[in-house]
Amino acid sequence: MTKKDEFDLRQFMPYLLNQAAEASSLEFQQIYKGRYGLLRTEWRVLFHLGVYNRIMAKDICERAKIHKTKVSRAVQKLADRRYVTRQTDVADRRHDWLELTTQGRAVYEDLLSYAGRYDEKLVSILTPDETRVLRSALIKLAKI
Amino acid sequence: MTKKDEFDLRQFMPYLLNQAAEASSLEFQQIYKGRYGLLRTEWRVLFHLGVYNRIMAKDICERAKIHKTKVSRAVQKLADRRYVTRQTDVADRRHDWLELTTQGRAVYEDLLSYAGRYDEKLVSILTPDETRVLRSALIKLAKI
DNA sequence: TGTTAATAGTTGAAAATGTAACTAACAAGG
DNA sequence: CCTTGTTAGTTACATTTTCAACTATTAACA
Repeated sequence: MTKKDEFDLRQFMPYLLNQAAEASSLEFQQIYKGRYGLLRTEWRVLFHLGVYNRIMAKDICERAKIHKTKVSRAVQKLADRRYVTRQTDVADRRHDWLELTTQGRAVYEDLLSYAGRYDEKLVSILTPDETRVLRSALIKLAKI
Repeated sequence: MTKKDEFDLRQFMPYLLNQAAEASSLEFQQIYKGRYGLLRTEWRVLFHLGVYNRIMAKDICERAKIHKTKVSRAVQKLADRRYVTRQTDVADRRHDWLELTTQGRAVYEDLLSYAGRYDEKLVSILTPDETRVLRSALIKLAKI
């Protein structure tokens, strides 16, 4: 096999995805960390609760592809701060329904506004066409 | 502000990027972990050495956006396994030049072939046009 | 020179994460 | 009912990562 037949790792999709994900996460991280001292997992759990309202830890695991122990600990911390409440389902006591408190929702709304502005900034680097294709491709890849 | 003016976090670029990056990394991780017991950071450092040949830890930090302590420890482990060598620059003794050993390069070449096949598999989910746009968009975003 | 700043890389302690084993609750089939 | 299996979630322990402080070396320039 000659040199030019070899695959170029600089084009390796997981690599490119990681680079872009890391770069785009780092700046926004300063916002939720700086304003509320949240870790990345905590922010992501908060955000799922903000979007889906009343869900179980398990749903967050599935949708966000975060391991259940990570979610468990993030929920614990968010509950300690009174950002979320946990209520055991009366019909099936294995289930804990999670919900944002008023305070938690205020934090979510605040961060949501920053997220919107940050997203605009990111997307402004791309053409509208690139943005559209990128979003749909990422959604496809996330389903692997 | 009415509901529909609000930004939908499910479209948030850092979120989509993270999902896709995580999903695409997980399967390939089994390969380098299963075959050589490498951690993700170790694999990434190895891969940079394979691509760029003779570089400094600092270059890896910059190109891969990995923190210097992570790189330092990964290099240490790769050196312990005799996958890489470190040579202090004679002109500036702060610099350590890193290089793959024969053994390290063999590991790299082996993983490279897996990476090529895995990339094909990932990309087969997308249209050629999507793939092209995706790659260029990711490269732009990684430069943020 | 001599002092201060900058750079490459390392280390130790604290924090976060991953893995596997665990509890508690329910389900299914005998 | 009573085993056996499954599910949601937690915990313990080992491994990794992060953060800040550190060493060693070179640069900048008064």
